[in-house]
Amino acid sequence: MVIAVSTVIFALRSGEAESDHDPARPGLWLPLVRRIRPPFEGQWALPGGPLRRDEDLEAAAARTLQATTALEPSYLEQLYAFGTLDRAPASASERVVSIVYWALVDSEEATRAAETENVHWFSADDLPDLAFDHDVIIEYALWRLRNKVEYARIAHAFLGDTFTLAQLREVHEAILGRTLDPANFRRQIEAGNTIVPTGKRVTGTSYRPPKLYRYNQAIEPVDRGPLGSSARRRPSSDGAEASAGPPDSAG
Amino acid sequence: MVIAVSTVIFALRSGEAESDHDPARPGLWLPLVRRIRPPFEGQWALPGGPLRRDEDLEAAAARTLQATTALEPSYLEQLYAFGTLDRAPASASERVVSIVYWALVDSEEATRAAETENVHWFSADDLPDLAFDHDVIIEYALWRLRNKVEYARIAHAFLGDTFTLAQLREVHEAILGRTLDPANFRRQIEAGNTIVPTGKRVTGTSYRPPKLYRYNQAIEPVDRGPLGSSARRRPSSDGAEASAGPPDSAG
DNA sequence: ACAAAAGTGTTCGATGTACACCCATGC
DNA sequence: GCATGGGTGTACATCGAACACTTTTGT
Repeated sequence: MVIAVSTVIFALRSGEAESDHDPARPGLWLPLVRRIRPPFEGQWALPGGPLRRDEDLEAAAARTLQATTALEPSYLEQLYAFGTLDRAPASASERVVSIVYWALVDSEEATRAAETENVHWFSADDLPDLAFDHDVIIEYALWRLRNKVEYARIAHAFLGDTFTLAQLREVHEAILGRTLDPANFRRQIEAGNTIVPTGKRVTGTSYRPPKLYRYNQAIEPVDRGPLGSSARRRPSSDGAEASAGPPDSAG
Repeated sequence: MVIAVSTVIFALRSGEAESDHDPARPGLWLPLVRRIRPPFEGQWALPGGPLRRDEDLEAAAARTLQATTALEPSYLEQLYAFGTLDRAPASASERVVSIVYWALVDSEEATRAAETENVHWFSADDLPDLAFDHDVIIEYALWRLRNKVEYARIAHAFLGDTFTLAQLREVHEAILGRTLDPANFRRQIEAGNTIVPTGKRVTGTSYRPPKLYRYNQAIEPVDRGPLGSSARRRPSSDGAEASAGPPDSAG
């Protein structure tokens, strides 16, 4: 019996017209690796690998992310543990239990993400055939992401240090797949004091220059569930299963 | 490296005055087992055990539940996978990754739950010292339960086939730890058509007899995330007895 | 008739949504 | 000035909390 750790990695990419609509609007992309051995040889799959004996689960997820994208995740959370008996074809020599994480990577840096023969980025709207049930896993990760963006402060994980409200709104729109009212979005964000204005503005626009904001680090960066690190927060509402890494215990 | 599966089992118990307030109000209780070997020998811990080679994760959780309470869970969902290196004392011979489930058992039947020298039920408000970080795990499970009862139809997992609105409200109150307005609760429940009136009423009351309701099986039993839906649904009793687990896949 | 809980109606504030409108800048 | 997106104001529907009130039974 083997424990593997895989990660669904999301980044936001603009342009790259390929999807159905408005090519200017950014969308969700994720890197997949080509399997180089059976089962499912040649098919695309989530990056991952066996858990090392001296390695935390989360560290293993970060390692696979590093190995494929060469980037640091700005957000990392456990998704689910998959362990039914039928996950691999009968030909498989040993049973595998996969603990899957999902991660967000910074949009700016994602542009220099590694892309090789066996590592390729795909639009979340246009995925190839995947090995195992990885399509289901990605579907689940997408659901979790969309759910969580509505109540947790994770959208900024796609952006740099400073950003305009329009950029933040674009992130939300890309994740949710629909447009949002700029006026109402502004008020909702301002209502929580999750962001704080830097004094600066964008320059070089052909219109009124927008203010630049920064995330308010004083506030808990994101609701990762009651166990997130040592301090526990009272979450407003958890859309579903949630939380990142609670400490641990054996049993 | 070993994979273990543990389960946080919740039941609702009335009376048993022991807590702080109103002894008539039911509260959350859960069974713990006494460890009979190091580490933490003699301390209370979550029921669980090693995952068998030919056993699904969910089946393993159900098995531990069966072993301790001798009851079938009316709800079973994966909670989290715990796997940090420091979960067991250094003395431990091997590293353990625990995949923890949480379950709800029917309140009526829970009264005949097994209680032995090494299996004891505790009030969730009054837990003993626990082995490992099981206190944190239980805290997390409680948080998840309280969170989920507000948007998913899980409360009925504590009740029998038919029930009054007052009973359903009591379940919610016990989980949330506060009283709810009967009038508003009625409307909220009736708004979703999650329950359907049986023609019957309770008899033998000394006041106006309340209607008996039954859960509407036609509706998705519970929000288990996007994967619960796509996959199979248990045709059994009222449908709430499944788990949250997405099917699975390897990698 | 009375007590007790079932069940109904109404008001109020918070929140989300739609949309009209003004503001500031580059051209 | 004009176009464009930044930013503000406002009206309306929805939803949950609070609470007064009526109904129905057993005793």
